[in-house]
Amino acid sequence: MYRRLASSLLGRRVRHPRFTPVCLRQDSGGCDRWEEEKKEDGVKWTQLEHRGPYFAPLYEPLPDDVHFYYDGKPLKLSLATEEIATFYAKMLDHEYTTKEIFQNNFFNDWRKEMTLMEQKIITDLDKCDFSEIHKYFVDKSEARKALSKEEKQKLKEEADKIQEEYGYCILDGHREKIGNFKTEPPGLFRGRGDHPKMGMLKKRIMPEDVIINCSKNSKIPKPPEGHKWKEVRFDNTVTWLASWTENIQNTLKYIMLNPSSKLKGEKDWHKYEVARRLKDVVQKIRAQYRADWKSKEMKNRQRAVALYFIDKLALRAGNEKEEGETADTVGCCSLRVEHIKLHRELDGQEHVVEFDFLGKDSIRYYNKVSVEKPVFKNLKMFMKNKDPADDLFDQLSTCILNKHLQKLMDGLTAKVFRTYNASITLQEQLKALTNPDDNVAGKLLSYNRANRAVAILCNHQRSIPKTFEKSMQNLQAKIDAKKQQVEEAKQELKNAEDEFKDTKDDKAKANVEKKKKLLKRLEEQLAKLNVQATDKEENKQIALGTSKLNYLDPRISIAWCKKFGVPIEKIYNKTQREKFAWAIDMADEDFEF
DNA sequence: ATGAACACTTAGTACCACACTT
DNA sequence: AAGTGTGGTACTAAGTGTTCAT
Repeated sequence: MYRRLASSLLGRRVRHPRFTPVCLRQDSGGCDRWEEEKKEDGVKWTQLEHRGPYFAPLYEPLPDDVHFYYDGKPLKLSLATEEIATFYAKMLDHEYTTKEIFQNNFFNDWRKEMTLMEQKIITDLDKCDFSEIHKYFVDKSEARKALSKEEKQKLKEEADKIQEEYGYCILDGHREKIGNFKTEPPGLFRGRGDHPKMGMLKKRIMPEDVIINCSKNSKIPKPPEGHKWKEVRFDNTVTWLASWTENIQNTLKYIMLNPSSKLKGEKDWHKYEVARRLKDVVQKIRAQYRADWKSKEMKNRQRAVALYFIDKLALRAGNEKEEGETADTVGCCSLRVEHIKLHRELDGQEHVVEFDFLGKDSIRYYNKVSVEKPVFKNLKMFMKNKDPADDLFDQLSTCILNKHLQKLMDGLTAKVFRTYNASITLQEQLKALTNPDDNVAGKLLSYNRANRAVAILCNHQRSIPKTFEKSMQNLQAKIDAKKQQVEEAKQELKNAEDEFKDTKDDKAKANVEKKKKLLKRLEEQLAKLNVQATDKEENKQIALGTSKLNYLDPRISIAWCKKFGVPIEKIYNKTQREKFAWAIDMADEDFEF
């Protein structure tokens, strides 16, 4: 019943594309963008119906023959204590369980959940032996891997059923996929980088913690048997379906729609339209911040230098963070004196600023940049009489900066520069790198290089894959083998040509053609492998996905595909095509960012 | 004016299914 | 049939920026 309703909605949608390629520019006004009537300001939907979150499975106690040992002796733990012990036991071969902060945080939180008796006994983590529990879970995961095809199929069907039931909602008559419909299971918190809270206990989310958001007249989701929701509200000015407060940072978590949804798609489109508007005023803004480098007001100078960094280097804004609550990371406005070094001259360049700091996710930003002289002089001044740990821009905050930007352009904030510079860089690089005569593989290499230029600009890194060295060697071996084949084919061709010279007969001529074809094919294969190797090497430490998904206006890529006859599937996989459905619908080959 | 709360986007990693070898 | 490499995805942390409360 539910299914039939849903599929009929889907069917209808196919005949009425959700994203109509009209009226991208504000000045073309007056047309209806979407099928639905326009909503009041701030209203996100008129109908929202869903099943509520899918809760993490309850804890299953360990079998009786799996023991926890304290001080060498087996100790039967209470259910709650045992559950938390399993969280730690599962992580045993991770490096972070060796860190003191992790251990202390874990042990503290663990003890809080123990019975009085357990608290009395278990006083020293070093005396805890989780190895049997650890082994139990290793074996269990092995066993799951070893399951037969049929058994795996059955598990998958069960997962699909859950997805089908809980993974979708109805929003304004459309069945939309939900992004994260499951509550996060309990476990030990893992922050990124040097996180002061690593190892703390992340508690189980109960229905009593969850706020449901839906429309009044919809079927209100039922909490699990014997439970109640914390609250049911009907707030159509927000897009989330459910929320709860997590206990580590005391912040809210939300259940929201999948990026393929219309709601998210429109928002994404809007984001790129704002960035495109920046294109029209960016020269003016640049002229202005250059002028402000000489402002009488220190505040303005700091603002202007910071903005220069954000624009030129695509730095993040850098909000203030509560000290001691998170890893020590910074962005532009929160840079400290210790994060930059000034070199009047370095490697033949003048006025070089050497950046070295940890940014979002504790990813290191290291860069040596030659800056314009007034910037250099200003920086010197900002650093004067300060300790290394002092703020570089002590008179500036993201709030001040964004207020200033808002005056320069409606909707302009610091992050728009990142979007703008990423997208414009892709467009320029594609223009510069694409050779229309290349085959598809060659064009894709160009695309990847353009994408890579953006990823480098935005400092999107990844750890070098564990298998990198090995797979590179394998690829090299393939290349060598292919080279060998090419040489052989060359020789064979030469032989065939010699024979033809001698005999001049048709059979020999046909043989020459055959050998030529073979050689050509082999050479193409070799070229392809070489391209692969280059791409792989250049890419080993760079993550392309983040910029592709969040910073590059998809219409640039789609236009490029159309212009150069590259199938869109080569650039975007299925999920990405769903996310960028709006762009695929509207962009033609003439699209300019 | 300020800071906390809130809502939303952006981010890297672990893992797994699957294709491809061996 | 097992090993292996890889793309895709799930997961959830960590940012940004606005709004709310005082």
